[in-house]
Amino acid sequence: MSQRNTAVPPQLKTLDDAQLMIEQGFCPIPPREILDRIAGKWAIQIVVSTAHGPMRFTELERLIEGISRRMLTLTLRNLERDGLLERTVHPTVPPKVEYQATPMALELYEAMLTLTNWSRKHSACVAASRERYDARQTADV
Amino acid sequence: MSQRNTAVPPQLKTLDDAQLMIEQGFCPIPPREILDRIAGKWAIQIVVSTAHGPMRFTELERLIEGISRRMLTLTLRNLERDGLLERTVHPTVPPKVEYQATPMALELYEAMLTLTNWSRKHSACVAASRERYDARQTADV
DNA sequence: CTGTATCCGATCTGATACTG
DNA sequence: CAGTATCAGATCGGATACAG
Repeated sequence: MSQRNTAVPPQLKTLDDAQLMIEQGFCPIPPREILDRIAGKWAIQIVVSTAHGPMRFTELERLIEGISRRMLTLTLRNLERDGLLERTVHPTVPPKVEYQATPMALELYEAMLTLTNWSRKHSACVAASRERYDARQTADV
Repeated sequence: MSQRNTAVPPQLKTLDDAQLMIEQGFCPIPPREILDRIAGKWAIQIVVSTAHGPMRFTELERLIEGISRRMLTLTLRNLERDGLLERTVHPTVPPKVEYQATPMALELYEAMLTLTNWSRKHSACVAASRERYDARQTADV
């Protein structure tokens, strides 16, 4: 038996890389904790909004349409906890708190761009597929 | 005023591309419908499992650890609806139904690899950040 | 200005039982 | 084999009111 290759490819680029990874017993998809962060209704928007400079609480609240104060706070706390956001408190009156995306968060944002590209390329196709599917379902009834 | 450039970059690669996109009034992140698909607890696993050939319902049920029959059905239906899975019914006794990822789904899987790379690169850092944060919180109380 | 606390409805998921 | 139906628990997100 040949010696097992314990080194995993440092960068996965193709489905073959992923398959190789699977055969080596590694998971080819991001762990749940990361997917949850990405999936949260507001997290990525906050990363985007703080990517180009520090943003204050109220600025974010105004910028991100539809977000409630509660969810803004919760999402900011979660992002800070994960090291995706740096929170700076200026001890002034009135208080001033600024949030800024960390380098790690910027890399995440950049990684998400491939997903954005996929969406832009295929969203029409997905929408069409949904319509066909739904039409079939209502027709069956 | 210069004429507005209505053409969007076909492929976003850098944060500058994203910034340009924002200035043109486009959203730099995937739409909610796509994020939801990605975030679902089982969807991506099913895409991965059906990426290399047709899989039967029961095969998937055995392969994907922890999934309930109900969630398998629901997730398969959603993926089929979005055009990410092709469902083939063989009218035999007993019934045989096969699912296979579509080319579009394979591209999605491939796009997810950048996210997987990010996770592999930063997951230790995220975990450490969480521990620090939680330690601070319990210390404050 | 920057949050917290509480409540509530909607959605997601799992367990279990049943079916063509 | 490949589902469907029903119920219940957990989680998510929004509305509102309050506070340092």
